[in-house]
Amino acid sequence: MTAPETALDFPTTYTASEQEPAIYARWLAAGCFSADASRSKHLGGDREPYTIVMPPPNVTAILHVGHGLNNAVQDVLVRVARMKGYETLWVPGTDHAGIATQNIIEKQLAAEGKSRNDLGRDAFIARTKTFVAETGGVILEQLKAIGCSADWSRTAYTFSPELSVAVRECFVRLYERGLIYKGHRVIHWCPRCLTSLSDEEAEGEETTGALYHISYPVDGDPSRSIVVATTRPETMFGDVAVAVNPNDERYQSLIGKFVILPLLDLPIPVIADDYADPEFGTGVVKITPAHDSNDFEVGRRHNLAMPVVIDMHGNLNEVADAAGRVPPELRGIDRFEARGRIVKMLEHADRLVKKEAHQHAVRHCYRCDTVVEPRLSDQWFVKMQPLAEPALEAVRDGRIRILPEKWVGVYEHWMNNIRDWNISRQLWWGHRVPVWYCDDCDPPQQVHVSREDLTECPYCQGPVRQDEDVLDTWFSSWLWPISTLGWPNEKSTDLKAFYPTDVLVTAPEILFFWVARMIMSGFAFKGEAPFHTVYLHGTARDTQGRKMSKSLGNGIDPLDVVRLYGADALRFTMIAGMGLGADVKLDPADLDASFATGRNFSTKLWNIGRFLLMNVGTDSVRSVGDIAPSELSRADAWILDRLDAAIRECDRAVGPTAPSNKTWTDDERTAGLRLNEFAETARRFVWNELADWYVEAVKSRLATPGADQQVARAILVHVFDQALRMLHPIVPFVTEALWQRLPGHVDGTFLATASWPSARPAHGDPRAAEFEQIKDIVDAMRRVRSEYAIPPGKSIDANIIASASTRAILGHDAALLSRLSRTTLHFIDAAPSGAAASVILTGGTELHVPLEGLIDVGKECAKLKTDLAGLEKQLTALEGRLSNEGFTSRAPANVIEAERARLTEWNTRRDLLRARVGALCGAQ
RNA sequence: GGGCGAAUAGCUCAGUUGGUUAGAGCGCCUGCCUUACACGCAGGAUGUCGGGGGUUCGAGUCCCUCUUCGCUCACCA
Repeated sequence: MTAPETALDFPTTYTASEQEPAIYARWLAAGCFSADASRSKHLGGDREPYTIVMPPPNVTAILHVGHGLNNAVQDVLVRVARMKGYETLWVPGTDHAGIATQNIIEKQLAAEGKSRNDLGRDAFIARTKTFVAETGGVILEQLKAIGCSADWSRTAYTFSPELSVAVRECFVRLYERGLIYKGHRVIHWCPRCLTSLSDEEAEGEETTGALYHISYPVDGDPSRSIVVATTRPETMFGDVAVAVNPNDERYQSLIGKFVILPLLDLPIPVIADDYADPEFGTGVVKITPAHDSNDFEVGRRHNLAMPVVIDMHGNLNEVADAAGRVPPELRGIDRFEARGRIVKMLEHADRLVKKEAHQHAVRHCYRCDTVVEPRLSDQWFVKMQPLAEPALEAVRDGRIRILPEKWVGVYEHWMNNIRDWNISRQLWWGHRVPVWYCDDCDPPQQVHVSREDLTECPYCQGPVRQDEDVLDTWFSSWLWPISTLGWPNEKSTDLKAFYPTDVLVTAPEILFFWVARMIMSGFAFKGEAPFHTVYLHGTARDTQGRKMSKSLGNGIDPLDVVRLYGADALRFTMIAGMGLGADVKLDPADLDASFATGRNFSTKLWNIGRFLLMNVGTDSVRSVGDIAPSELSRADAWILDRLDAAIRECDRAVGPTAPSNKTWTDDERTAGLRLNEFAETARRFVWNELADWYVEAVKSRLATPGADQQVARAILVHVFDQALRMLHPIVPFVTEALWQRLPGHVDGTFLATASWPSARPAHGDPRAAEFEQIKDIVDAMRRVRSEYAIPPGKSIDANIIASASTRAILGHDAALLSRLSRTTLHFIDAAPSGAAASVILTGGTELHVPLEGLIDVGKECAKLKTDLAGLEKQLTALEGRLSNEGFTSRAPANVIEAERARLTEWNTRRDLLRARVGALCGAQ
C-alpha cells in the first residue's frame, strides 16, 4: 500500500478481497487500535477515554451475520470516537460458554462411544481446554476480516486465570454480603444436559398439550369424588395433596378430608390454599411439591412431604422420599412415555373423566431445546432484589439510556419482578463453585467460601471437599466490563483509565441474561454504571422474516460476502440498511442483490479516487486555508458548503459520544446512533454531490494549467479527503486505501487515526447559491432533452437561453456549465435559434429552452396545460389554507411565512405558465 | 393471558418534537459503452402511508377501534 509513483499505479479495479487483509495488517503493525491508558484523562493524560467492551462470542463460535451486524455497529462507533480524538479502547474476547462448549465435547465423545464419566472430570476438562486452545477463538480472527478495530492486545476470555480471579472475588463478596445462599427448591432441570438452569435459560414455548381431568375418590366415601385437572399426569405419584381455594363454596365440606390418589390407593389431604384458582379447570389442583415450583411453595406453606418421583434423566423412579410410590412397571420409564401409560391405566381404572386440548407454555432448555423438568434440588442462588435497585434507578434517572426506548419498559418490568438467580450448574466446564465442605466439623458439612483453594478445614484442619458444581457461564460474563479491565485489582491502570465504559451494543435477546446483570454488577462492585448507553440492534432475518440460524440453513456467511464484495460492502449494506433497533432482512439466496448497495458504493468510491489521482496527480496541493474566497469558483463554494452540511448531518446522526453531564437530558437521551442516516448522508454527499456535480464541474479546470487549476486541485483533494474521513468508520478499507494515495499523504500516517472532519461555521455564500441555480438549469435542460428524445449529437448554443438571470450566470460560467455533462454540452451548443419551450426553475425563474424543430408543439401544449391545471389546483389549496383563520392564528410563524413565500413563488410560476400556454398554444 | 412494537413504491426499508407536492437503495421502463466508474451516466414510472372512526386550521406522524404479523413476560395446574 505504498503511495503510487504515478497515476498508472492506481489499479483500474479495486479487488477488495485482495487489498483488505494487507490494509488490516498495516493497521495492526502501526498499532492503530492499541489504547494507551496513560493518555486517558483519568490518569492525567490529555484525552477523554472512550471504551466499548465487545459482547464476547462463544469461544467455539464461528462468525455469522448476527456477529457481523453487532460488531460492525461497534466498529463504527469506535472508529468515530478514535477519529474524534478520544483515547479509544475496544476490548475483544470470548466466553467459555459452559453448557454450549461442554455439549460439543460430549458430542465428540459420544461419537467415540464414550461419555464424560468414562473420562472423569479432570480428563474431561483437560480435553475441553485443549479443544478450546486449538480451535477456539476462530471468530476473533474472522472479526479482523470484517475490519473490527479492537485492541487485540487486550483480548479477554471469561475462563482465563485473570477473569477466574474476578469470578471468585465476586462470589465471595456477594456471599459475605449475604447475597449468595444455598437454596433447596424446585428449579428448572435439563434432563439431557443434566444440569439446572436459570429462569432465563428455560424458555417458554407455546405448546398445544392436553388437560387431563382425573377423578379422585373421597376417602371413606367411594361414591363421592373430586375431579382434578392436570397437564402432567406423570407427576401424580409425587402428589401429596389436592388443593382448593378456601373461598370455593363447592369444596368447603371437603377441606381437611382425604381423597384417594388413584393407581396408588394412597390417601392424601384436601387442603385450602389461595393458589388454587376456582376459575381454572375444576378448581382443584393436585399438589406435587417436588415437580412444580408453585406446588413446592404450597408444600412449604402446608408442611407437606416432597417425594421425588422423576430422576435426573427424566425417568420415573423412586428418587427420594418416594418409597412405594412408583409402580415397578413404570420405574425407569421416560416421563413422556410414562404419561401415555399412566393415562391408559387411569382409563382402565375408570378414573379419567375427560381429556381436552390445552394451550400452555412449556419451558425448554435454551441450549438443547429439551423440555425442562422442574426438579427439587440444592442450588446456589444470588439474591437479586438488592442488586436490582440501583440498576433500575440508573435507567430511570437517565444515567443509563436504553435505545430504542421501547426496551426500557421491558427492562423495568423484569427488574421490578426480579427473582433470585440460580447460578450453580451440574456441569464440569466452568468456574467451580468456590465452596468447600468439611464433614468432620460440628455441625458436619461446615461451609467455607474462599478466595483461595482450600486443602484443609480452617477450623479442624480436617479434609475438605469442594462443591462439585460450576457457575453459570453468565456469572462470569456479567463481570465483563470490569473484569476485562482488571477488576478486582483496583490499582489496574486499565480499570482506572477506561472504566466506566461508554456504549454497550448487543441484541435484545440478552437484555436480561447479560445487560441487566452487568449493570447490577457494575453498581455492586464499582459503585457506578458500567456504561451510559445500551444500544440494542435488530436481528438478521431472511426474506421470509425468519431469524437466520444454522439449524434453518438460512444464514449468510459474512466471509462469503467479504470474499465476493469485500468487508466494506458488507458493512455499508448492513449499516445503511438498519434503522435504530430494526431488523435487517437479507436474501441468503441472492447475495448479489442483497449487498448491491454496499458493493456499488465502494466501487464508486474507488473510481472517484481513481479519477482524482489521474487528474490531480501526486504533486502536493495548496492548503485550503491559504486560498482566498475570491479565488473560488461557484462550484468550489458550493461543494464546500455541501461538505459542511454533510458533516453536520453526520454528526447529528451519530449523536453525542457521552452525556454532557453524567446524566442524559431528555433531548440527548434519544439523540444519535442513527447509523443508517449517517451512512445515507455520507453516501449522498459523495455520490450525488461530489461525484455527480463537483467532479463534473471541475474537469475542465483540472485540464487547464494555471492558477485556477491549482485551486481546483486543492479543493478537490480537500473535499475528498474530508469525505474519506467521514466515511471511514463505515467503509474503513477502501477509504484507507484511497486516503493513503492522496497527494501530500505523509508516509506512516493512517486514516484510521486521522482526525474527524469539522464543519466551518455556517455562512451563506451567494456563489454557492448561484451554483444551485446552475444545477437547476442543467436539470431542466436534461429533462426537456430527454422528454423530446433529442439525440446526444444535437447541441444548442448557450447564448440562446433567454432569461436574463440565467444568462448572467451562464455568461460567467459557460465553460463550467458546458462540462457538466456531455449531453448537456451538446444540447447547449448547437440547438437552432428561436425558443419554443420553457421550463420554470425552483425559485420561479423561467428558462426558455429553444427547441424549434425538435419538439412536437401539440404534445408540449398538452403537457403545459396539465402542468398549469395541477399548479392551479395546488394554489387554490394553498390560498385556502392561508385564508383560514385557524391556520393563521395557530400555526407557528415560520410555517406561515414559508407558506406565504410559497404562494408568491407559485403565483409567479402560474403567470409564467399561463404566458407560455398563451404563446405556444394560442393558435390551437 | 399481560405488556410492547410493527404494517409506507414490485422488494428491503428511512421518515426525531404534527407543517411545502411522502423519500432512499435494489428492481422496472427509455436513452447512452460521454477518455473515473455499465457495480456506470442521464431521464422516467409506481404509493387511497393495513381497514374504519376521531382530535386538529393541518395527520404517514396524535387518540380509539379492527385486522395481520412480530417481540417480550407469565405459577392458572
